[in-house]
Amino acid sequence: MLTKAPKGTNDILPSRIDYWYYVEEIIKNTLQKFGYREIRTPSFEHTELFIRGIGETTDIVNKEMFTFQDQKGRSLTLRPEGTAPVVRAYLEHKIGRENPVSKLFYLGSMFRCEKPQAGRFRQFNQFGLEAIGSPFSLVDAEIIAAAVAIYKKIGIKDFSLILNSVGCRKCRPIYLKELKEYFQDKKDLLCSDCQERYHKNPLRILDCKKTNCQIQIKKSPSIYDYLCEDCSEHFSKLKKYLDHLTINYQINPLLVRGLDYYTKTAFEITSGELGSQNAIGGGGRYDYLVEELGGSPTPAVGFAAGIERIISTMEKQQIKIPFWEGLKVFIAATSEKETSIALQVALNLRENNISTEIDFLNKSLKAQMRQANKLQVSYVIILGQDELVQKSAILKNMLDGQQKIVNLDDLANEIISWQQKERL
RNA sequence: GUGGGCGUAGCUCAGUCCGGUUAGAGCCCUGGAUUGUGGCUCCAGUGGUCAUGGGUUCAAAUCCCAUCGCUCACCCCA
Repeated sequence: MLTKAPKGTNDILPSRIDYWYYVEEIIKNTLQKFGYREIRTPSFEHTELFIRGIGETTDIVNKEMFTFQDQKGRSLTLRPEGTAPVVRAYLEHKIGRENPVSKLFYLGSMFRCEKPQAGRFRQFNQFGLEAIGSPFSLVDAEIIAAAVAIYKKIGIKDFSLILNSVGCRKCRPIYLKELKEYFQDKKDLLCSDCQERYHKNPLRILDCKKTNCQIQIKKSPSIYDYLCEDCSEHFSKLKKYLDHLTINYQINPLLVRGLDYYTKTAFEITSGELGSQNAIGGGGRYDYLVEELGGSPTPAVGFAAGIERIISTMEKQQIKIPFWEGLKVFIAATSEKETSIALQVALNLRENNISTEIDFLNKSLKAQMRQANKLQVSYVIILGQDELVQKSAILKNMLDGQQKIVNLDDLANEIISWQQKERL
């Protein structure tokens, strides 16, 4: 128990941390070029925020939240997603007053109490972006373009964009009514989950993968026949923008996302490498969320992606990344007497931007050399009594085995000049 | 919440079906092969409550039951 992390959590070990540095760096650089500024919100919020924001009927709110009480009995919840907290901060700090369109991005851990499996964890990391303030599909297009730019920059090869429009306040109720009417006499043919969805959230029936349900879904009315003029125009403009940007997409009228706040645009980005949990990102427009959380009516659109799934895709596609180059110098002491000098020399080299390691276990010179070799350092400094009388030490090049005696004060300069020679 | 697979050394695994010496291998780790010098090689060594608890048996890593853990899939999502 003491030596085991909780279910669904992961330690990111040093051997894999370079993937994280690489991905996080690209996300930050790319999004800043798109004009997004990072926002960091707390890891937990008032529970009510998520219930109101994500929707009471969603799985996330119903069964997947880590909820707890503080000492005064207030209900708090570890954030299961990033959009509601960002909108909350947007309203709390009146960020909208600074600029008519606020472009924000975040990067951090999310928490959902689900049963873990491949690509699904209880604590996982997401980055996301939110553009709050514009109703026009130009923003939707830019957000999708930003997501695509990040995946491309990372080097992910095959991913697909699936696009849909789920309507708005005006047209969705009409469609839902039609949908309910259509399924009315077919309820008994649907699975038990879908029978429940019929009452709570009929749109979600469309997302069911069970074959019996699929048969009924195939003949169901299409949302595209019911979109109002505004939604319809918004959708066709978005498609035009994407065509213009030569961003490929597949239209799928059955794409329904599990968060209630989406309106008009809904989209998902999937990677074929991942098997069952194949979404590496998803998002859409949420024109009523700001209002729902107590702000004035403000249209918005956003996107979020899972970093674990991105890294998993990278590994499957064997994408090359810059790994830590390792240490440059190892300082070996011939006896315990020289160890304080070793530390002193090491500090001096590090000040000169030369990464350096020393021995901490009083090992034999042979063992220290072995360790130096294992660390794959380029140079070893051997502190021997004979040389120290002259305030010098042996500097050895581990690649060709050559070595020479160098004054202690000149070690840094000597190493730098050796390195420069080797680059030529 | 439902279903499948799996738990033997730090890692990858053999041994389990058909119970029988002291539970093995490779990698890793530690030390040695004459003076104060790495890699290659050779030699030696450390490391295991065989997931846990119970049962059957003269005898259990091996058979039976339970529990826990991991993992994959459904659901949903990143």
